[in-house]
Amino acid sequence: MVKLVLENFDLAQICGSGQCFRMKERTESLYSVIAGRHYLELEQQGNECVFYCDDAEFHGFWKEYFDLEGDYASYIGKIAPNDIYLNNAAEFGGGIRILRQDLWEMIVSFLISQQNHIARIRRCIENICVSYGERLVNARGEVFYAFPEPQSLAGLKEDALMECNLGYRSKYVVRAAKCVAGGAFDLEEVARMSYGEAREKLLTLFGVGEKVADCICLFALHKLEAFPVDTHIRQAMQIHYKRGFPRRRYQGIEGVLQQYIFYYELAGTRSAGGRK
DNA sequence: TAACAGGGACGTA
DNA sequence: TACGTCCCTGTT
Repeated sequence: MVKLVLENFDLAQICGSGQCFRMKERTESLYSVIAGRHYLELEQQGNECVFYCDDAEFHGFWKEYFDLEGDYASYIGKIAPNDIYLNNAAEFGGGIRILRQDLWEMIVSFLISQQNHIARIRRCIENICVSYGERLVNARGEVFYAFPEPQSLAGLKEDALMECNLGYRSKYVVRAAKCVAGGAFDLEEVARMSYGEAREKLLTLFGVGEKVADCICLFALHKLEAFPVDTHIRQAMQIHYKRGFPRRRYQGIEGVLQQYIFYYELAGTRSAGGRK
């Protein structure tokens, strides 16, 4: 195991921020994540975090996955002191990290996310993993499933994923799988692109609109300048930034701030008693 | 029981 | 730019 003191790192916030659909809360402080062929359990103890894996796997995979080299204190430090709302949001969700997740997995996950809520997105993804993902075993001998490869979904009929409860999104996912498996959409090429180029390319996929493209850019390609606008963010913008969100001021880190706002709107307003 | 909305996008006008 | 439609499910 690897035990570290980490500032601006909070598993509950990362899990609750809704960017990773395969991270689960096991108990109060214990979480599990599946990424690629990796399975990890980790535990938060105050500002210490325990990663239950060996040193090699931590340095070879999880350290980057959780963006532990990112300087989130400096992002927060850029917030205008007189912007009370944004400071509150960053105070509330300052332990969020923008994870570096798999591109294909994010494409599918956010195709599924449209007109959908988080609990059901999780179930849909679990369903397709169990049905079409590789069956693997963790260190304790427990079975888990990897995210399905594009090739595993490309051969399906367009409505095949209705059985996994994807609804009308089934055809989006199967068509995207065909594009990737057939070479028309080159994941590695997109991974090397700038934000603008990658966004443009993602929009060519059937079922990917601007919001979904931005989510993929942010959570898979780590384009921190991506600023996904969904109904929650739009609402927050109308209330707190009537003259527009100062994107120029925050050029290059808009996505981090978006996550603070999103999490604050989703989880913070309730525990704060509706105070914003 | 029925109606509705929930982290949208597409096709048509 | 605007609006109906797509499918499922938890909530009211």
